[in-house]
Amino acid sequence: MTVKERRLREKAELRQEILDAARELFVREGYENFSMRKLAEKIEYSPTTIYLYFKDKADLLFNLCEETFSKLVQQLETIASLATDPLDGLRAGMLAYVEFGVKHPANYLVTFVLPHPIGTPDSERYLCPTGMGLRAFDCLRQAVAECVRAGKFRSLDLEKASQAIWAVLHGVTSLLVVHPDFPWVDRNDLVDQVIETTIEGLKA
Amino acid sequence: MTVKERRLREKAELRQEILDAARELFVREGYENFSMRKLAEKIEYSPTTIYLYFKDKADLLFNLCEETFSKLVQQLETIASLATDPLDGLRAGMLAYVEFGVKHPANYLVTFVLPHPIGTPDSERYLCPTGMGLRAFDCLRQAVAECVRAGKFRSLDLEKASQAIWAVLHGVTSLLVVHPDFPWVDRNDLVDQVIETTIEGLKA
DNA sequence: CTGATATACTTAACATCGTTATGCGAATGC
DNA sequence: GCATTCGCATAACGATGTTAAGTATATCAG
Repeated sequence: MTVKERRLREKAELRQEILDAARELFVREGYENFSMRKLAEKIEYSPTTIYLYFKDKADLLFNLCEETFSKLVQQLETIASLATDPLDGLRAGMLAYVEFGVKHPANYLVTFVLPHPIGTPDSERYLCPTGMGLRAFDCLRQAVAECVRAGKFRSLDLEKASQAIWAVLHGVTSLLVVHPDFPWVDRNDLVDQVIETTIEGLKA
Repeated sequence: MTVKERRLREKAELRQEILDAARELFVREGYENFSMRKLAEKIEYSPTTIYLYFKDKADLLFNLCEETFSKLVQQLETIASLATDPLDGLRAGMLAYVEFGVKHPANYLVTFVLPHPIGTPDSERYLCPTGMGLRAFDCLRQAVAECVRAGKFRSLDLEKASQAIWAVLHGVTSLLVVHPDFPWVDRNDLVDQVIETTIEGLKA
């Protein structure tokens, strides 16, 4: 059976090669200049070959983002584990989220900003069920819970508060990513203002 | 000169007809299924005719959104004029913004969510210089200023606080619009949580 | 070793998109 | 009445995502 294993391994290798090339192209050319055909040219295969490894463009990008966001989750989870004060932990996590989005704009765009064609089975796949997005959100929920338990926050509907915080973070992040030319005040100041205002608004 | 006037009027009429048809198609089919060719078919003209009235697709959509957002500005300005308590005025304005976005998802998408091709002269045209977006933002800034002046809010960097509030509002709105299938808590509760948290966080 | 089958990939094509160059007929101005 | 301008259309270009059909090559059974 060693032959079958080799085949599988080779298939997995090409798949990863495609993903790597896609990421390269994607962050370099930006979202709107990414195309399956350019990707095919880059890896020196026919465009149709990609479809032997990914269902379609959306599937490819989805897998790409899962990879990227696993890094975010990793960051968030280490932050959570290292935090002594629950409030500081939450704050650090919030900051990490925004900075991650600003640092990987193209990736942030696909997973959170761009409207995925609705009505298709795809809409389910994003954000919701399994995946890194869920784990990231769990980090947030847990951080909020600890703030409540420590008496730093008033008694809150955990889910509601967590979603609200996420919304707030997504607001700054997406605006900065999508409209970088808007006459923003200093970026760090703005992010800080948003985070501190939100935290202040949730305190006991 | 009455003949020239008629020509001009006819030209303006067709232009408006195009805009109306575009809006219809746009909100019915959604953003991603809107195309110049479908629009052309709908108005029963050749696709190229549209380009005699609008520079390109982005220009068309921009004008569409200006129309739509003038309604938002109108709402915001009446709210501002009617408000007795500055805090209530701000609150009402914030709520109106979110509800407007949720009610006109397609329009909200083009103006605020979708990344406009950067590097082009277009990027300047959006949000920034003239236009309804600016007027809407002025409403916000003024409302914040009044809250500060009335002593409801602590002393704030007006611009920074206003941008933060906008970011927060955009966060909820865009998430609700882009990811309607996410297992949100009750929509009104979420919006309320975001708004109240933010207001609370800015108080004196 | 030979013939059948499955595998990996390509070529060609379809439908659609935004946009431009060219052309044509009719209304306008002199 | 003639030249011109104006409004619009036809045709085309280049690009997109995606599918159908085909072609080698590698694997496997006898």
